[in-house]
Amino acid sequence: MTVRCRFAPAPSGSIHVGNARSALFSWLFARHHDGVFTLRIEDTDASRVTEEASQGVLDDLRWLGLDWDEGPDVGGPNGPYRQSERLDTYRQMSERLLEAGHAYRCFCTPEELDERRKAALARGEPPGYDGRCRNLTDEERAAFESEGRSFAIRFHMPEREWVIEDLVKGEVRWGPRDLGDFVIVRSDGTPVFLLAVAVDDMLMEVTHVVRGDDLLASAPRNAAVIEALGGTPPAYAHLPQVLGPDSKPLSKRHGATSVAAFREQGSLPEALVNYLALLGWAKDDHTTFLSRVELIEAFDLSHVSRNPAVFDTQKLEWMNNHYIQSLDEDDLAARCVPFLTSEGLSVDPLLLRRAIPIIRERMKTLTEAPVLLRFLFTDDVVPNEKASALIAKAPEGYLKATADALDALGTWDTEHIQAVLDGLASEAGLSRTKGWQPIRAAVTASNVSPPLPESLALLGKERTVARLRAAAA
RNA sequence: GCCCCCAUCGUCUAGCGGCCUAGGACGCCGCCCUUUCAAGGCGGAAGCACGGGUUCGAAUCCCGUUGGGGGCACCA
Repeated sequence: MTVRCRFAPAPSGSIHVGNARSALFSWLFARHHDGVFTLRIEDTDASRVTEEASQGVLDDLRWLGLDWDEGPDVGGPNGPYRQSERLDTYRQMSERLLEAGHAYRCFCTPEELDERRKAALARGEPPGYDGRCRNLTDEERAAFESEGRSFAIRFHMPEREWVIEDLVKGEVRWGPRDLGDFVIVRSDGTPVFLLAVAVDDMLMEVTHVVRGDDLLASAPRNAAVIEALGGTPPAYAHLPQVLGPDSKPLSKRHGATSVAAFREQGSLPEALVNYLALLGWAKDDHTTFLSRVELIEAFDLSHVSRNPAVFDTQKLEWMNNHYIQSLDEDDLAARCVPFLTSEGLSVDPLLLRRAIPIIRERMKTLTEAPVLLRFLFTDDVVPNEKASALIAKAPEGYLKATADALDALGTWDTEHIQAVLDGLASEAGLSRTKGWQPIRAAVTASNVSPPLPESLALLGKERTVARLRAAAA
């Protein structure tokens, strides 16, 4: 049997990292089993759907490298893959359920429901639907209709025990009275998630649903609808939540948690994928770094953790630095370019390529490239506060002497520059640290920079000397 | 209120009855290296929520308590 998985996000712009992890695990499971991975957009809630929002989801997945075999853009045998384009199917299915007696028209108004819900709660009973319209007589139905009442369609949840053999949580059971009847078609005729998901998973022949455990309680409802429609429910795997630093479920409150935000902040997709894979899963007791291919090879739902995981930005950054260091140098240079240009720097590709070796182990994110290389790609360098202090503290004539000595240097390379710098420092009776800092400050406009002789070698004699003279003045 | 899920260092985790005086990683602390900042090397502190069982033996199995979280929508 071919494994078929899906990722079914609401089109809410860029997905957050918790959803991204669900997508990743679902994708890994499908790829591990040489299965099919489908992308489906759940946009039945028409109120906040925009084209950009669903485009954001696709962009995120592409950037992460999670490819899909069937989906809204690539099509496939079970399409369309946008729920908003499948309304006819849902209508047919709801009519089938109605005719077979698995669903019924419910004429209760929102006000009535609310009232009865509160009353039930006050009596210490479950607040779910009380079944009022389940067995209306033809007369009662006619009466409601002549009143001009609209109706929703409600699924009749069979009153029996429900058992889900969850691939992560194990066996989960619900009693006959734990799950009430739920609405599957709104009174305006639009389908609700609980119908659409069941219908789509069935029609798209999904075999394994991998999703967040906030949906655990909807698994028996999904299964019930599919069974009522004559289908076979998929297997379920419910992943524990991803939490913010305060141990609360990840939300907008936690600031930048979307995949787009991490991309903009200079994360590498390789690092984010590797980090996310380790959030709730481990290959063994020691493996930390896994490539996409190694993840596919090793991934296994039975090793997924059952407890929620706090998203640790520091560990992601550490891992990002690791991936930055292991990237091919041309590749890394190319990835730095947009971050450089967006800071208004005019990038010389050759110079950038040569600068990579001295900045790569200093970057936790790509956004640090412009910080480290600003001095190289603009001559608009105004020393910051600390740099100014270092320049001011330099011995009388020290910077000018350095400028003169470097200006006279025949061979402009790291080794010769370093020799000049050391000579001047010791003449002035300064340690290397003390002697080099004012030069660093004058040339890079900062108290922190990549290694100095290497930086000057890249900058070139003319620009270096000009900056030293400017600072000396 | 009812139902469900969860519980190993601060964080992510290994562990699936004896291999555990509980292993790894991030972070933290110290030392080394050093040209600032990093990176790197070495070392250290830090954990089985609690209480009962079961067993020759429990982090591992069972029950309870406590603490987190989710659900009970004409949201998804």
